[in-house]
Amino acid sequence: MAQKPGIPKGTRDFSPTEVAKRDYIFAIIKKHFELFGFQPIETPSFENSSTLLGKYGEEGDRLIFKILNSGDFLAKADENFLKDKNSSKVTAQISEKALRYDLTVPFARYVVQHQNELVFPFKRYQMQPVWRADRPQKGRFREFYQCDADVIGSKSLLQEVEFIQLYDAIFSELGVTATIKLNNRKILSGIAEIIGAKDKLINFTVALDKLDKIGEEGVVNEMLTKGISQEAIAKVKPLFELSGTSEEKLDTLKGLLASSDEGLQGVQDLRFVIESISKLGLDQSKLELDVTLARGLNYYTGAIFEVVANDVKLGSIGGGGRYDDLTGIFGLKDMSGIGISFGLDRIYLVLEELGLFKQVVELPKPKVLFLNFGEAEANYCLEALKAFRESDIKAEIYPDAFKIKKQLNYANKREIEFVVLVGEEELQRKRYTLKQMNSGEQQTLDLEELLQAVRNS
RNA sequence: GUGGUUGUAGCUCAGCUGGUUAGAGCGCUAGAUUGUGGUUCUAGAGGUCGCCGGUUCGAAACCGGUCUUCCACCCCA
Repeated sequence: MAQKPGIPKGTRDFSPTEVAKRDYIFAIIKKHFELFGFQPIETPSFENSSTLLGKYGEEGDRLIFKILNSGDFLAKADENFLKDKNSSKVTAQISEKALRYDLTVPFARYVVQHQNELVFPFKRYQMQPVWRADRPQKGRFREFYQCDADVIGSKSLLQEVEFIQLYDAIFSELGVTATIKLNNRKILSGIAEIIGAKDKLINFTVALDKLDKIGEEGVVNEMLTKGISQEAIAKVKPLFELSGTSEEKLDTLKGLLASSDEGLQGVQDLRFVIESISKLGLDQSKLELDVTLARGLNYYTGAIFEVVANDVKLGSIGGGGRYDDLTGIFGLKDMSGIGISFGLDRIYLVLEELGLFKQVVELPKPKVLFLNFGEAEANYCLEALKAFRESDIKAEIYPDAFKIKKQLNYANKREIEFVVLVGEEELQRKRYTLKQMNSGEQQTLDLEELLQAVRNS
């Protein structure tokens, strides 16, 4: 008995229809990336572990797929680590490579390595799979595609504005109404400064984020249990009442963060971006200032983005932000970068759920099928087959001389519009019988007429 | 990482409180119909009931473990 095959947890196969739908999304994203001046690069699926580790926070490191060294890797491992079952130390010794976790860190590595060839500011896009050893669930896979656009080598806030427009352009063309959430790490640092606890910042934002779920009292309780002091909470109380337009929120924040230079800088940055966007206007998307937006990735220093689809309950379908010193880790200073990412697989789920694929995606399929009546007849068809292809008409011949019923069935299932029948009689008269599958009409023609008939249909 | 859920034919799923030989629809193959399809009718092939162990006279069903599916939390795209 043959063993049952399977694929690893969190991975998927894609059928022809699914590939066509994915290609449709890729094409739109790519088009807009290029309209905004980005150029494509690709990087390897796996990197040296040292490039990846430590860039995504503790949680991120845990989710990186490690690749075992080749050869007799255990021979080189330290016996004491093995004896103690010290996984992290042993892992470092037996694994020197890892699958990429996102496209931003490999991009930073790329920039540093190729700095002499690049023209700055460098604008690149990249659409490749990434891998995370996460537990799969709805919209979460272990292998999925990210489509990233980044600019490196400019601190200008114009980039923030442009990326919001880029988000809007792509989601609007896809037909998805999206909310682009915006925040700034400087605001978060300012808040941390005010509450006097930089290490409590994550707890703080997580608690604050639950405001509309558990109410003010619930949030305060959670903060207290996480060790944030009563006085600190009192100081940032205005955050609980943060509402109204973005301008009003910014004014509240400005008052709140008056004693933090960094916080005020964040307010000023946000104000520029928000005012620019409101002057320009957005197509289908909505821009929303969200001070609870934190994002786990360690390397962000300025603006942070997250995009959610308004009509589908799913995690974020895009994210990004500014990172002032990502290349610094690899030895290239003063290279501020900013970028955004599109989660292809989640966007796919959104389009599917909203029924936005139907009219749009067409599967590549042949227009003409030559039936196979036997060796001589099939050989005779090859000339016509070639002629069709040379006229850019998709055509194929049934490979085996099976029953006509079976061959016609095949044509039906593949929804092929025309079949060509060449039997003994056509062969002798040098003719082709063309049959229109929907109507059942057929006519016997010579090669020129045959091409003409299909071309004109 | 925590909690739950799922697994029976190629596919979608039935299968009662444990009881003879495990079912249906779709698909597949063949025939009705030897050069004309989609419909219909008839027949046929196809299953170590995810895997390992346990309870029992007897397990697809109950118990334990394990893998897998999907979901929530955490985190994220």
